[in-house]
Amino acid sequence: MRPREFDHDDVLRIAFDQFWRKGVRGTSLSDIARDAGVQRGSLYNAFGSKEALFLQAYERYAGDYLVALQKALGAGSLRKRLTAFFDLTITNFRSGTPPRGCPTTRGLMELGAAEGEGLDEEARQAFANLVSRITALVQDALSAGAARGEFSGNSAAAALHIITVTRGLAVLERAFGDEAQLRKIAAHTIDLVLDKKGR
Amino acid sequence: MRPREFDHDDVLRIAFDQFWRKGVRGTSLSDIARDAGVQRGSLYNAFGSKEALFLQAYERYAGDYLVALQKALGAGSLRKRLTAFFDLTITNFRSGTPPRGCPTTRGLMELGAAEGEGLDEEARQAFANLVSRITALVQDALSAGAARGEFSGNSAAAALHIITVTRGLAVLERAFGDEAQLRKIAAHTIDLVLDKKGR
DNA sequence: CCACGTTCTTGACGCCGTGTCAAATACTCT
DNA sequence: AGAGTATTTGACACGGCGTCAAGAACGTGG
Repeated sequence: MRPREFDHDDVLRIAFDQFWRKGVRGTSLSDIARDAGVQRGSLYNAFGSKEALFLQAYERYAGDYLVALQKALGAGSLRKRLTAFFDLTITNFRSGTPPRGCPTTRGLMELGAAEGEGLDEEARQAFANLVSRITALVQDALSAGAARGEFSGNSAAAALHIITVTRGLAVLERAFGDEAQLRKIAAHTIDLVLDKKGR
Repeated sequence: MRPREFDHDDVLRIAFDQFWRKGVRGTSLSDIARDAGVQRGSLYNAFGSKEALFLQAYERYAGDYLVALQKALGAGSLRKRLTAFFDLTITNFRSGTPPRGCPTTRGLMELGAAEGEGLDEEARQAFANLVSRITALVQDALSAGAARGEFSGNSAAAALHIITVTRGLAVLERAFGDEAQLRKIAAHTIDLVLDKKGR
């Protein structure tokens, strides 16, 4: 067995950085290969295809991101948790220069041609999966808050509403790039969900 | 002057249909040319580039869509208006088989690499423009509703919130494709904005 | 009514991207 | 050391974008 001349994880990180900045279709394997100091063919040998490479790189990101969200949603009052959640969300897709946007949302709209269409189906699943997991996390926080009397309402519906807003923020970020506006919308949403200006 | 052998508007409609179904990067000028019964070179002669063609096709769509929204937001109680607005929004991106999603949102996430990046800047402007106009329409409806005592609150903030939700719905549509769920979120949002279950 | 000029059309080209393949290479294990 | 195996490498086919020069079709002025 001839050993690999590159580090599997390094390539994954380099690749995801490119995908994040330029989109999946906008990133060529040549770009990644150059950046990683690897021959293009080696990437095909190691990962199979561009989409497979993206998928692996995305899963890595998704795992890390979920852990960070879990942490943000796990401490303090419900209001504090939700604030930290929105904060992390916005910070995430305002990161980089220029800001890279939300990879999940970008991926969904770029690749999610439609249910059943091309082979992007697997990618769509991965995106949808992360969204589901985040929704569950938020819902847990809300349920816990309800038990402590910090929230009265349907946790499931409220969680879904919050997730919808975060996805919308990811879109508005691309449209306007005004971070302050995004944070205002986030604060407003928290107020709305937490039964008005209650603190 | 040799006359054109194809109808400018026909091509625009055919092109936008393709862009809508397969995304901008996922649609080739060869596809459009074949569909329209036109040589690829003729498209370059008439429109200049793929992006220019998309832009023209998109502007056409945006104009029509805005008129429809204006109509939906212009009659009945505030609740009825907002319901009609969400209804049209969801129906729009659930149209087609399979559903094509929201062209504006898809375009934004696909092309909006970032402010200042490639020449997609012009496209980003077009998308952002439509979002702004829709926001203004919703805000007008809310202001009018406030004057009639159907709504108490900040019209601007509420309009922005509603727009954010619609963008989020466009994303969730891609992720899950569950139309009933989208409609639930929409209804929930209306309740939230209109100060709880008040009718 | 015919020649001219202007515009549209057509086909070939260069470049880049994806994905495949066979040959060369570098290691491991016996 | 030698055989086997996985990786690397470079060439190839294919398709997409955009450009260009040559050909074709029409209006117009003589």
